[in-house]
Amino acid sequence: MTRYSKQTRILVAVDCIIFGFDGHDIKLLLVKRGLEPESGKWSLMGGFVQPRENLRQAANRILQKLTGLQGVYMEQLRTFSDPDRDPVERTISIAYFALIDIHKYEKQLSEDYHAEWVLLKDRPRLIFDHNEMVELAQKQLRYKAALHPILFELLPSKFTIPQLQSLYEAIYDNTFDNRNFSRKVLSTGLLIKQKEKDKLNSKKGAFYYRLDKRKYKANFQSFLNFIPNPDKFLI
Amino acid sequence: MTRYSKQTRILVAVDCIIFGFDGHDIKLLLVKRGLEPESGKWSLMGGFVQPRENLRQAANRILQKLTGLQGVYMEQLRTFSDPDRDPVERTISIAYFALIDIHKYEKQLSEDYHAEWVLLKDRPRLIFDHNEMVELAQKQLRYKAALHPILFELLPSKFTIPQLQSLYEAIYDNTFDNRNFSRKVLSTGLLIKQKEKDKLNSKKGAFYYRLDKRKYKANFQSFLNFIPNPDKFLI
DNA sequence: GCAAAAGTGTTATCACTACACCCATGG
DNA sequence: CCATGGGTGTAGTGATAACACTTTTGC
Repeated sequence: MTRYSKQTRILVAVDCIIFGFDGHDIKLLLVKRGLEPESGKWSLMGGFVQPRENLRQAANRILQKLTGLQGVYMEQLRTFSDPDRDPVERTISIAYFALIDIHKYEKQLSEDYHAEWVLLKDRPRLIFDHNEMVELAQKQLRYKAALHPILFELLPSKFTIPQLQSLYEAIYDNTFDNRNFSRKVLSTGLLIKQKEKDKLNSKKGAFYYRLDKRKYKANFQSFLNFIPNPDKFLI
Repeated sequence: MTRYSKQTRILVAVDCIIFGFDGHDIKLLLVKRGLEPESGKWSLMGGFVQPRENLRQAANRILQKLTGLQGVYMEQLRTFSDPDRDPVERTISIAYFALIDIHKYEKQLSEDYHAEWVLLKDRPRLIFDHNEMVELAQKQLRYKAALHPILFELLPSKFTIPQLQSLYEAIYDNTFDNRNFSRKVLSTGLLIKQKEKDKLNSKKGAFYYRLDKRKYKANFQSFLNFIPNPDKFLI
């Protein structure tokens, strides 16, 4: 029984802005588009929403198809709807942004999609309005990371404080005072010190930490103020 | 030339969560649904996206149809996509929330839609997933208002500090210390004191203020921290 | 023994909170 | 003259920011 019969139905897609961190730089996972138009150009990984799935399911399906990963941090960003955004046919697209530990599958990058990690800073031009999507996602990431402990999603389960700081510095394209940074981070009580050290990045070695998952979930909504003068970075 | 031909097209709607403030309480503008199913039940104002309009245009069109107002503060909230959210036919809906000065059109409420302002606190049960939309909008409003000077959108162009405080108290269902509140608000430099007083709410009268529009726009993205202990309110 | 990164402490400043009284006016 | 809401000031506390030196160890 189909009512609403006078209305126009529209194609609905999901596009994923996938961020990773390699220890120095923020990266973006892109694919080479396999269908016309714009075949061969760089694009976000995306796909059409299927009849019986909701958007989160669609986004997870797309991410898994590309990376093989499940349980990835993902949030809905915004819906893009310019009638001409896709020249073939009107398509609205819901952008999701995802944070993944780049090491979890650096190797298993699906050949099928010609996927590649590129530096966020000097990424190539993308098709359609995907550039705008990436810019918005970056803004949102900075915004959210200033207030919530979201960036742990980009690190492996064991990480050092200097690594964490590098990540924040990459996100905000800035340097922070290491004494203040580690004091602030440790004062949240979210981190559990391990006995081993990471000796790859220095001779002295830096202690590993792990997230206290319980506290992480409990405090996720709290305002934590990880970075000094957040105003400066969120314009 | 239509490619993508194998894909399913889906109905796309916009629903507006419209907030107002009457001096004491936060209100929500609802309509009585005029079509089956659920005809006669309370609902958010919404409508289908038309072929040549984007979502913002659709939301503005819907809001204007209902209230006659243009240039209203509005932001995209989230897209709701459960395949069964509308029992008639699959429809995804993009929720927008809007803030309006309730006095601007209290009277011109369109009879056509049986629109009514209801208290947000004891609103009736709404159709479909509109209850969820309202809850998310309220959360988002609290979140955003804790950091950004967004609530001025709910007030007339001239307002008093006690009025502003009542608004914040209504939003957070709490009371705040009036000395700290006015100091904090005035310290932003966003308000321009007027010479007249509002004598309706007290014998002494309270000075009117206006927003400094220039600074308002410039500072909109700043973290202003209008309320004490924001953590408390945002869980 | 030296280069390179890790780790740690103190002080000054600022922002926030809690708190109580006087003011102006209409009735 | 009194009841009502408007308006203001201070002191204590806690958070933040600025700043430099010592430690460890691989080479």
